[in-house]
Amino acid sequence: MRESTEIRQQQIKSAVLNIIATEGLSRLSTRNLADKVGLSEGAIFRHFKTKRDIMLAIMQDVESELISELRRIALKNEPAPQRLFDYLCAHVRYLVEKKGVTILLFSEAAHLNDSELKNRLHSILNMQKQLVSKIFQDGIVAGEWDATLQTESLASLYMGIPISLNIEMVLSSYEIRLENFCERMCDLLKRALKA
Amino acid sequence: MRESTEIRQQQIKSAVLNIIATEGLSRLSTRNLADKVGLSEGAIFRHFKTKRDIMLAIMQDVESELISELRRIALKNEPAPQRLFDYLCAHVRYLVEKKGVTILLFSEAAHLNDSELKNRLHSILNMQKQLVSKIFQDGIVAGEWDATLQTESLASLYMGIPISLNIEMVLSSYEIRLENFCERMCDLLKRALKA
DNA sequence: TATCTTTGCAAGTACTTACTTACAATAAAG
DNA sequence: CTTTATTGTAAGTAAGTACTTGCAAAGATA
Repeated sequence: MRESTEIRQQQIKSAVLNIIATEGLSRLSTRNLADKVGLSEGAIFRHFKTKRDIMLAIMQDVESELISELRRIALKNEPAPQRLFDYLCAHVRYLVEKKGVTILLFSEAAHLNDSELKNRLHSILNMQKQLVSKIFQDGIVAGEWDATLQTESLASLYMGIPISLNIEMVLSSYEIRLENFCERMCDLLKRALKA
Repeated sequence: MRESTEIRQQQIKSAVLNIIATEGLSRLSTRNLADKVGLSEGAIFRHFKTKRDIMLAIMQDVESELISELRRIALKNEPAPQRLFDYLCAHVRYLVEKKGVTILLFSEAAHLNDSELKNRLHSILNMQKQLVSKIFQDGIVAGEWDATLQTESLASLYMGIPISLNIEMVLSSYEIRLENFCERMCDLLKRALKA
C-alpha cells in the first residue's frame, strides 16, 4: 500500500516510541522498525534520511507538544499558585502519556555522545526551567511568595520532580502509583515558597 | 605483564568509567576497552564472564561506596538538619566525583532492557530514599519539623535533587557551576520542613 | 495515453559487536 | 625438576548494524 511521506513519518515515529516502551532501546534497529511499520528497510530511508533524523523529529514533537502547552500555562492570566499546580500537572501528564520518551531520548543522546542531540535536549529542559521560573517570579512580585528566594534555585528544585518521576517510571517498568502526586509535590513547593 | 584477576578487574572497571566519561557509551566496546586496559580482547573475558558482568560489578561498587557512606550519615548521632545537609553533600560529591556513573548505568539498563540491571539500580535508588526518609522522620519526631508532613513525599522531592543534577551534568558535558548548590537546595528543603 | 515523480521492495554492502578457541608463556606448588 | 593452574594472545565466529542500489509499480500530471 502506498502512503504519503507525512503519514509514513508519523507511523515511523509512533513505531519508535512503541518499540522503546515495549522492547527496549536495544531493539530499536532499522530492521525491527521496518517490520513494525510493515515496510521494507529501504522504505524507511525514503522517509527519513538517517535513523538519527527520526530521533530529531521526535524531539521536535516534544517541543511542539509539551513545551507549547507549558508556555501557555506559564503565561496564563491566573494567580501564580494556580499556574504552578497546572504546570506541574501538565508536565507529569505528558510524561505519563508519552511514557519515558524524554529519558529515552536522553539515553540515546548519552549513548551516541551526539552533541547536537544533547544540546537540543538540554535546551528543552532549560525551556521548562525558564517557564517555571517565570511563575515563581510572578508569585514573588505579587507578594504571594517570599521575596528573598532565588527563582533559579526554585527552578532547580522543581525540575527534579518530573525528572525523578520519569526515571522511577522507566525503572519500575511504568507500574507506578500517582495518587495525588502532583498535589503532594505542589504542597511541598508552596511550603518552601511561603513568605 | 601478568597481573592478578583482582587487579585486572579494577583496571577494567576503571577503564569503563573513563571511556564513558570521555568518549561516550557507544564507544564502550570490548575492543576499545581491551585497548585502554592494554590487553587483548580475549584477556578481558578471562576476568569477567560477560560485558554485562562488568556493569554489575560497577553497580556493586556504587553500593559499597556511596550507599554505605549515606547510611553512616543517616544513622549518625546528630541533629536531623545537620544530617540532612551532610547527606546531600555526600550524595552530590559522589556524583560529581564519579561523574554520571549512575545515569550511565541507568542508560545501559534502559538500553539493554535488562530487568536484573534495572531492579538493582531501582533498589539503589530506593535505599537512598529510605535513608533520607529516616532523617526526615527523626527530625519530625524530635519536633524540629512539621509533623503533618509525609516522609515519602519529602523523599520523592529530595531524590529529584541529585538526579536532576546528574542529568544536568551529563547533558552539559560535566561543565557545571556548583557554588553553594547543596546549601541552596538544603535551605529550600528546610523551608518546606518548617513546623 | 504517455510522462514523470514518488513510494515501494529484495538483495546486498561494509562494518562492528560480544564472545570463543587453540595454544603459549608464566609462576606457584609438589 | 615436573606438574598444574593462571594469565595471556592471535585469529576467528556468527550475528547484527545502518544504509545503498537497481529496479518495479502506483498515481498524479501533461
